[in-house]
Amino acid sequence: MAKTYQHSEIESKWSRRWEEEGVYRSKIDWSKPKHYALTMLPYPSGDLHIGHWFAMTPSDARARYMRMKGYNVLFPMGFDAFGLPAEQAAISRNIHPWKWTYSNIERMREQLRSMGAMFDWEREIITCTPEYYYWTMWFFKKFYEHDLAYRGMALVNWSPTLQTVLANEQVKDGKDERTGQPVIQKMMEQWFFRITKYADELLNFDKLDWPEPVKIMQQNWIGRSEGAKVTFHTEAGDPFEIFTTRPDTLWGATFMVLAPEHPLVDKVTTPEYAEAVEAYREQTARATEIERMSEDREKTGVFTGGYAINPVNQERIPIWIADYVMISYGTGAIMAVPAHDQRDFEFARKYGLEIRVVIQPEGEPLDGKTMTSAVTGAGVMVNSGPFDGTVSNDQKGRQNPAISAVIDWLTEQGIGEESVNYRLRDWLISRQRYWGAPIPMIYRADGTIEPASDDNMPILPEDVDFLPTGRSPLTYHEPFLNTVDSEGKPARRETDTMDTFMCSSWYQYRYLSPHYDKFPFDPEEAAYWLPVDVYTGGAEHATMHLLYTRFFTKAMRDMGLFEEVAKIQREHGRDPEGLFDEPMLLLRNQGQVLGAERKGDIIMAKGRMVDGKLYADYVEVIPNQEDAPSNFEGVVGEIMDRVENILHVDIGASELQIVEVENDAVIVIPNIEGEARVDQLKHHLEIQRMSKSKGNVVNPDELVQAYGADTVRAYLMFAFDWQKGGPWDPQGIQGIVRWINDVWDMVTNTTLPAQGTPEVERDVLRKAHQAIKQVSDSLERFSFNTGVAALMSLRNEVRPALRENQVGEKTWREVMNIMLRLMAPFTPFIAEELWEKLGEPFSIHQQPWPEYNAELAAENEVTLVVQVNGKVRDRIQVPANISEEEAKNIALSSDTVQQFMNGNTPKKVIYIPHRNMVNIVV
RNA sequence: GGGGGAGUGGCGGAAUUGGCAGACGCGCAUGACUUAGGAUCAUGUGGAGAAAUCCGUGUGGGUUCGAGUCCCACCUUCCCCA
Repeated sequence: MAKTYQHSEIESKWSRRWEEEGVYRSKIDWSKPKHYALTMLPYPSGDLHIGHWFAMTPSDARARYMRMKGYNVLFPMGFDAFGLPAEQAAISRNIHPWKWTYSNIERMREQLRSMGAMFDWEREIITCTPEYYYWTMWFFKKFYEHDLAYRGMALVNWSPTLQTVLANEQVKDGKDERTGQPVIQKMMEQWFFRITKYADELLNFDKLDWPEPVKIMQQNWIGRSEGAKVTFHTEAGDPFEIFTTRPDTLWGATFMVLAPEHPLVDKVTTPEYAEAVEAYREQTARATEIERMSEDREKTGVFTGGYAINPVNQERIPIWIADYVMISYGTGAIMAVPAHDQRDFEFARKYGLEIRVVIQPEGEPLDGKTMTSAVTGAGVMVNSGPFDGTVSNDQKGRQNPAISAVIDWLTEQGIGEESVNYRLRDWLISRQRYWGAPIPMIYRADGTIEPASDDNMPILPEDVDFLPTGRSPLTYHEPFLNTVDSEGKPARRETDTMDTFMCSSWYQYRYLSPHYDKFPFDPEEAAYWLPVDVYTGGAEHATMHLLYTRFFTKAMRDMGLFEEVAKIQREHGRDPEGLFDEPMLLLRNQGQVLGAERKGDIIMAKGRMVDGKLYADYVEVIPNQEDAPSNFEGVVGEIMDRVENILHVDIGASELQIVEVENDAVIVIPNIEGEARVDQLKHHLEIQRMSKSKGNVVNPDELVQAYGADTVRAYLMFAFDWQKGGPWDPQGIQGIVRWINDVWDMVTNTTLPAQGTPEVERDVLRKAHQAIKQVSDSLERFSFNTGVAALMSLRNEVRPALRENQVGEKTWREVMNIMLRLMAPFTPFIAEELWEKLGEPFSIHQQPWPEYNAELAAENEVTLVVQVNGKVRDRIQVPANISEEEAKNIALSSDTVQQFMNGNTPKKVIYIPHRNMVNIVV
């Protein structure tokens, strides 16, 4: 009897062999087509999560498939290693970020290796190494040289007590999450990247095979709107610009609103209103931008005492300030047309400002005094001087004749012009942190700024003190702070570091040559591998990361960084035209694995009832609600929640029964040895994200130990729609265990007859070829679950045939050979082991993908489905090559069909050949 | 509030362009083997019905010879943005 399947033995054996023989090294080979498969790199948080397995192993399976299909595949892995958690560990646990990060990486690298993925570890990158972040800084300087990086003002979360800037995720309800100290919004000088310069190009997705929702999200994020810029003047004559998408409503502007931070506020505010304005500005500083933009928040504002002149009709209208106008959006000033804008309408109603109708819809005439909400639809312009009677449809921009006409007129009059505005703002990259790539800029004594020279690029100092002040240690590290400028004069370094999205914006290029020291990437490697063919990762990166990396690539292209690459490509006869417009051609998002649902314990509890609350002195866990004695006096039901010794029990009423378990109560839990405690009572767990606090985390290491990596991989690919994810079901893995054992059995434990049964052998071979097609299709389409299903189906056909001794050695060998190669992408270890047992040469992962033979896969008999009026009435076995005429005749002559036709003559007979179906219409 | 998904057996999920709904698996049921079964094997498994048959893809309408799939309205739910 052959040895049974021993996963741990096999997995360590082949991991070693693959490593030794360099099976997964990817080297340039211009004679082969290339395939660059990339999956998002993890943050080294310390432990590999089941979610990482879910994201990476299917991507690996597809990369392996492409390799067997004859592509030269690059599938690298690395770590996105800068970021806040490392710094927080440093402060709270006194571990240096380097140390914390590196020990996490070492641990995770081992866990990643256990996956059996075809990562080329010689190409590993770690973004927090100087070898990597030198180039991140280098990119910053390039951007600066090309005027894509600049210094500007931005609102930041400022903690007055700590004298430091906080990240958005550190602020909760306007307070510092950790200290509870108030946080205010403050304008500060920060570094920006000019991503808005590329706004229009980023809206073009022509070259991209990306999920539609991602493209839509990016579109909304960029938020292009067409309209006009119009110059207003204050009464005193100071000009200020506003942007509007509705210039056709200019005559309906009854007041102006400035952002509280607008520079003109001080000038227009009259002494009488100065105090109120100042108070309001202080109040605004306490609200975050997200709160301010919330639409269901009540609009507030104050009058400045100042007036503006409407350039279209010379009307004098009041200037207000309100926090719903953002200084960073548009020009920080708006004209308010309450009749035709909902936010302005609410504001006007609240403060008793005039509402004037200038677009009159058909039907009911509007009256500003009685309207209950703004009217934004189509209508005819009224009260609009020369434009009265012009039709405004509900189109945007130039599509709308009224808007178009007004824009032309504004241009003529010299008071405005056509303009496009974006919701997208420039990318703020400054972070007041230690654990990031330093911004390589130097502040000179004369007040000017210059980039650090290549040999003076800052390296993060290690000998820093992490004080719980919240300030970056760089700000008080003298040796880092003090440097010299290009003329050798004393100067000061920038102490801010870069947003970690910087690191991940170009990592796909560093994988090409992680140790190359003349350029961010080796042009020879880039010429062959670029661009990324397939990118997989979480949908949560739809906007930020994916927009930034697209911007980066376009900027790199325009800065000429791919010129050398293009030259090499031409030498190899590859046309570089358009190859560097986008970083990743095809994108697919995986879903999320959620925690399993768990039923709470059913309990019966008794004690004394006080004010509807039960103080229990006895609690017993019972298998079912019905198992409680019918005369039981107390509470019976499922525990839905438990906080300390308070239970929330579902007793079938509309509200949950509160049960407080007394300290000395008797607790009976069957299955638990010794004395039971209240915290051993299990409460109901809903399907939700895994988290340590909920106790529903699935640990991949334990699963691998119990079942083997192959089984875990296959189960993750089988049990979910990969692009959707879903709740983890601990029971379902049995199906994979059985399948793998059966496969093992089919290869190793078979005594074969001298002669097989020809028909059965034909069937088995047919099934194998059908599987080739199904598995190939499923991998092409990222539909991994159907691929595994096809392999199981093959097992279902082959295994009984083998057990009944109906398959001879030749066919057995042929079918096993196909089956193992089809399994190789999904379960690389066992496929390799059994491949060896079949006596085939190392390695299965370097074998060609099995070739599909349509003739062998074809059935000779098929089921003809006969419908009458669209309902299935009969199924008839017919030869597969039946003609349309024959099929129709057979269908019409069926007794059952005749019965349902009720003696009527058919009106129409429809034949669908590829579905083997006839529909008779009577 | 805006945008985007998703609703299919007890459960996870299948179903090219509209063409046999429920592949594959879990679970469950019955039986076999067995000292035992959380192993294995066999059979069954959407609902109702003895059966013929009827009903079934969130709800209501529509288009079509034919709708899980397309169109309209609605409900529920998840995600993103605000």
